[in-house]
Amino acid sequence: ETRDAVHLLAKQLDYKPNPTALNLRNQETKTIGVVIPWVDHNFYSTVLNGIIDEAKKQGYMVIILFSGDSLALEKSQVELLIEKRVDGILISVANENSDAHHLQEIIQRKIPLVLFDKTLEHLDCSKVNINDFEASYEGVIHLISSGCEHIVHIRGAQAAEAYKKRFLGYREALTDQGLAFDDSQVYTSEELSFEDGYALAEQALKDHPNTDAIFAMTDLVAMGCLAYCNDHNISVPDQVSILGFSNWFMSKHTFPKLSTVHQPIRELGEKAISQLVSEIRSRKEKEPVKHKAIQLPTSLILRETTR
Amino acid sequence: ETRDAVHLLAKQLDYKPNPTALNLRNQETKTIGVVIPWVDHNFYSTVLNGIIDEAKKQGYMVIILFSGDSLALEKSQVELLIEKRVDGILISVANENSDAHHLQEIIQRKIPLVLFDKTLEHLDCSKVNINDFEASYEGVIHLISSGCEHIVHIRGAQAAEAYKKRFLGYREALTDQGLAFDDSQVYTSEELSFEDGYALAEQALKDHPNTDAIFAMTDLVAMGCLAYCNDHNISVPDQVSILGFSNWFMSKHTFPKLSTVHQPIRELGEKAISQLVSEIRSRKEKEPVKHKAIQLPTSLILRETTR
DNA sequence: TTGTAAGCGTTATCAC
DNA sequence: GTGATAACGCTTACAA
Repeated sequence: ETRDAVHLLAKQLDYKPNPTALNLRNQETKTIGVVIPWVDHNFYSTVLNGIIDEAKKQGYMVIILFSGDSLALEKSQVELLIEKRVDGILISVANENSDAHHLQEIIQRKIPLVLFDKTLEHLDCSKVNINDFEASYEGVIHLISSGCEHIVHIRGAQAAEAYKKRFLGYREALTDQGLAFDDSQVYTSEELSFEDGYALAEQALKDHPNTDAIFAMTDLVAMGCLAYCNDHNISVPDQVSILGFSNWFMSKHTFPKLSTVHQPIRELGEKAISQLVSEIRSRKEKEPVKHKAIQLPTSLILRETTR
Repeated sequence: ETRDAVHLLAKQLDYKPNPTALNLRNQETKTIGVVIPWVDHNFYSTVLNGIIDEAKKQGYMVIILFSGDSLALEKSQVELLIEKRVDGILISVANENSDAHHLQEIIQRKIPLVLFDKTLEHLDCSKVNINDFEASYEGVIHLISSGCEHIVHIRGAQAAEAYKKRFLGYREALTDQGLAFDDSQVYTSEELSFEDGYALAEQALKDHPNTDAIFAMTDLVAMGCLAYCNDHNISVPDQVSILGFSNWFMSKHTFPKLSTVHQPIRELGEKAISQLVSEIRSRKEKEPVKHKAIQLPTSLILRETTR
């Protein structure tokens, strides 16, 4: 009875509880820590969109930190997040990532952890990504079925599992279709930049003049390849097909328009957050947390750089 | 003496103070709220880079929220930030912004507020941006001095002050150089997209066949214009010069390479944060806070789309 | 120099 | 159904 009176007055005074006090009381921060390699990179800023919106919807705010694809920085960022007592952590691991001590520590401290995009297979936590192997496999199968026989692959950093799986998909597609796999047809771009694509296309076409397709690990790299071909009167896709990866919004504006493997980027971020939040809730309720490995579907987008 | 013993033990046990308790005690959150229109937009993700890094350096974390360039959403995001008791707020105002009640409320509550990039002139708070008028003026002066006489301007949303000033710079450059200003040579792109650039270039070139230059309010729009010219065998820059704005990293990879007005984007974010943090500190020390209007220098980058 | 207690804003708990 | 109290983890002011 007095309660109602109080509630009424609270509303009249536009009372808003102090979240800091609440957090202290509830032993939580309502905060999720996110570590990504970069943000000024269309893939990650799109993912961020999904992350922030979904987190807001679930009542969490997000601290974003960058690893710059460096293991050392990733570690120190994780330290910081632990110190900040975030309720959960979301990471797209740095390319350099090899030892996972800092991630093991998160798990040991029972802080919910979800890996997304670039994950680590052996780690005991939830993962949200695409089926890198299959996405790559399908792309290469299309290249082969359209008549390409000498397919160069420009892969990303050696240490990253995702790029390795995409490479494996490429290799298996080749051998499955009875084409010889040749190690020298595989090039590595650490930066995944336009410049890398341009330079590597030049290199590849010199090393293997009979190249009739390039499968690049990023649309930006593919655009570099395309620019090289355009600059040197190499007809795309007649002489050389080019297939990108990720479906960046600019790829539909290239000349010719870039074919690519579409990833549901925003959804990747959303799913990662919702899985993480559900684990945070389970942990709070002392229910058992069940880790999931979620793989989102990809699709092949055939535009004008493939036959 | 015992103090030292305690400190030692603290280090041994790797003691980390609980930030939530600290915040409650100190009546602060060590958190800065940031509202930007979008993030999956190279300009803002680059700015974000500066914001996050600088905030981290200053010991603050950042909550990022999006307005989607909508006034209503911006308001609700500001509400949320106030409710969260952030220590300060950083905003690049939505294009739609006209009434500033929600911003006035921030000021009334004595929450430090800094506007950056897209600011509101009459508002009593610090601002960090570029000199939109001059940046634009200089660009157009160059166009004219290189021989252009019929310069089309593709501007951004009407309601945004920054775009208005750039338009004013364009107009003044024209009249200062004795060229007639013609309202019908000014087109508006709400989206500032590639598609808008393409369509508006087509429109402008049909409306004014003697057009010899296009000054577009974004590199992306300029790239749309360029694509239209390339598709229709309009030689750039011989027939039509194209000048962009912001110096997006892709603009050096177009064919021909895009000339543009460079903005120090990352620095914009850094300066905005450091100004905000200094105001937060002043306020905490009960010193008078002095608002600053900081304008970062721009520069003209002449590549291949201008003569 | 050292120790103690109050208070930051909540809520859950336990008497009444 | 109501009201007082303790506790979350920390800092600081004041007393010993």
